[in-house]
Order: sequence, then structure tokens, then C-alpha cells
Amino acid sequence: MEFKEAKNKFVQTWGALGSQWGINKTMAQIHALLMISNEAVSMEDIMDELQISRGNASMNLRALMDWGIVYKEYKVGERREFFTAEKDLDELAVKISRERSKREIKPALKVLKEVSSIEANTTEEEKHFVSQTTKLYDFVLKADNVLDKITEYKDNWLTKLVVKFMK
Amino acid sequence: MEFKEAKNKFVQTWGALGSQWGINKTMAQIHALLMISNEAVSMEDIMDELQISRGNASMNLRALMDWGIVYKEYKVGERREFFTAEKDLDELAVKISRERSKREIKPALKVLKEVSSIEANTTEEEKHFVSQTTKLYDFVLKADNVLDKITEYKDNWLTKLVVKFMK
DNA sequence: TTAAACTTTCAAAAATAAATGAAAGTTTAT
DNA sequence: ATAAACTTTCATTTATTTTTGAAAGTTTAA
Repeated sequence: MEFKEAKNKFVQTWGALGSQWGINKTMAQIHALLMISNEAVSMEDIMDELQISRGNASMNLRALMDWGIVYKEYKVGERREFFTAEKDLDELAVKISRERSKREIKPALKVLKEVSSIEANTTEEEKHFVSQTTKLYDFVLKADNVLDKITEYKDNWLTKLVVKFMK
Repeated sequence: MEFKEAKNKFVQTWGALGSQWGINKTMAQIHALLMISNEAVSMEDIMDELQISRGNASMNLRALMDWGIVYKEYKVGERREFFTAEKDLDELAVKISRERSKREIKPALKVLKEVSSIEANTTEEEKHFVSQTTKLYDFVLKADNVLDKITEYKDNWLTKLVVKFMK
């Protein structure tokens, strides 16, 4: 396999993986492209490489920056903006997990707490509902806390987790 | 909040969460409904509660069974089939993580291995590509292995993880 | 065997999500 | 101040995903 083919395969695969995980294809592809670039890339070049429109590139770059995993860069004597991705994988994973926790897990926990707190102990059906949602609340809360603790280590958290866990 | 309202809120929330994680809304809603039912539910009742068509119910129940998190049940003297969800949360999480590993992570690893193995050491660009994809391969492999190890514990793996990690 | 009771399949329709591109907005150099 | 160089926005279009529902398939009881 030659370089160009490998590069393309990587970008496509990362894009497909993105959509399986609730991130849109282009967003994941842009991120993939930036990950493997040794220098900052202009919007023009991104549009060109991925064959996407200016609007699409702009909106997805904004989203990536909102996630904190892509940065703007300015070059002296250049009017254009350039973009780079967070390349440290520990840092990348930490940022993604924090953001998803904030956007998805926390709101879900709020609902779980609400619905598990209803005054409902008449029928078996109601008792079961309260019991299940309470368990779910506890489980998700615990999982969210563990994730938080793990990513607090930042540097090499994965390696540290391996070490801790293999003991 | 009364029971019916809480139940509905739970099903809707779980459905929305599902779509953010690459699982379709109806599939997640059916799962939610079964999770909080204290007894097995017929397809008719699922269609009725969620206001969905027969085909939709059938296909998503099949998908849930393929994931191994919903089971068919037969009642004596009843022609119809009934369905229940895996209600043990440890077990549920283990099954989901195993299935996603098999379906998504393993194939991604295969591609990462391929593209990181290209003979390409001429330009800086190529060297950087190989270096980044290699790092990514190592990272994802390690994460996949940790997940595997953690879920091997099955019963109470989350609690065990908390204990191990807080030490 | 046949017919009733049920489930599955899949082509077509509907709903949802993403992409386009032109106009509006912003920044910088002169 | 102005115009060139660039980015963002958003109504519309396009692509993708999901849902429908009717026909085909299956199972069971008589």
C-alpha cells in the first residue's frame, strides 16, 4: 500500500467510526486529516482534500474547536487561518470523555434522578420502575465518577489503569 | 410527577441517548421499555406503547436479540412471543462493550495496523503519518484490552474498578 | 390439510441529518 | 475609508437513515 492510499483509508475509516459513535462523518474525517498532518492545514486544503464545501468545513471545524480537540493557528505574514488537532492521545481521550459526560451523561443523570424519585409504591409495576431506575441512576453515576477519576491522571492514564488493574 | 409521565420521560430520554451513541432511537426505546417492565411484554404491547409499526418493532427486537440484551420468552398456553430485557446492569454493560469491541474496535484496529505498516520513510509527512497511526494503534489496542480485562470480572466489575482505582 | 394466529421481510415513503453555496460578516493592509 | 482576502451563517438541497405496511413466511391447533 502506498502513502496516499493509506492516508485515504485512514481518513475514511475514522470517518465511519465517528458516525457509529454519534459524531458526524465529516467532523471525524477533518479530525483524522489533522491528526496525521505534521503541520497546520488551511481551510482551503481541508476542503480540497475531503472534497467538501466551504460551509461544511467551517461548521465542522467550529464544532471540533468547541470540543477542544482542534486549535486555530496563525502564521506570520499569512492572512488565512490554519488548524491543528490535539495529537496527544491521552489528552484527546480525556477531552472527549469530559465533553460527552457534560453533554450527555450529566443530563441523563438528572432525568434518572427525577423519574426514580416519584411517589409510586402502589402497584408492582410502579415499584419495579422505581427500583430499576434507581439502580440505573446509581450505576451511571458511579461509572461517570470512575471516568472522571481515571482521566484526572491525564498523562498516561491508560497505562496507569493497566498497571493498577493487572495487580 | 406521576408514574405514566415518569415512564414516558424515561423511555424518551433513553431513546435520545441511544441515538447520540449510534444506536437507533426505537431500538433504545424498546430496550428502555423492557428494562422497566416487571414482566415480559408482547410485540403488540410494544407497538402500542411506543406507537410504532409491526415491522419496526420486529426488526428492532431482532437487533436487540442479536446484541444479546433482549430475550424471547414463551408463556404456556400462549401463541404469542414475549420479550424481556437483560436487567442486570453489569451484565448489560459487559455485553454492549463486547459487542461494540467486536463490531467496531476490532475492525478499526485491523485498518490501523495496515496503514501504519506502509513502507514510507521518505518525506517528513510520511514519517509523521506512520508515527501517528502507530501510536493510535497501540492506544486503541491497549484500551480494548483493558476493557476486556475489566469486563472479565462480570459481577460487580464497576464496583471492583472503583475499589481498585481509589487505592 | 387447512386455516387462524402470529412473525418476518423488504420495497417504498417519511423523517432526519448533513452538505451546499451564495450572501453577509469580519479582518487587515493600504 | 475602502477594498481585498478571508470566514461564517443559514435557507435550501441532497443524502442517509428509519419507518411503514402489505405480502410472504411460519407455526400451531383442530
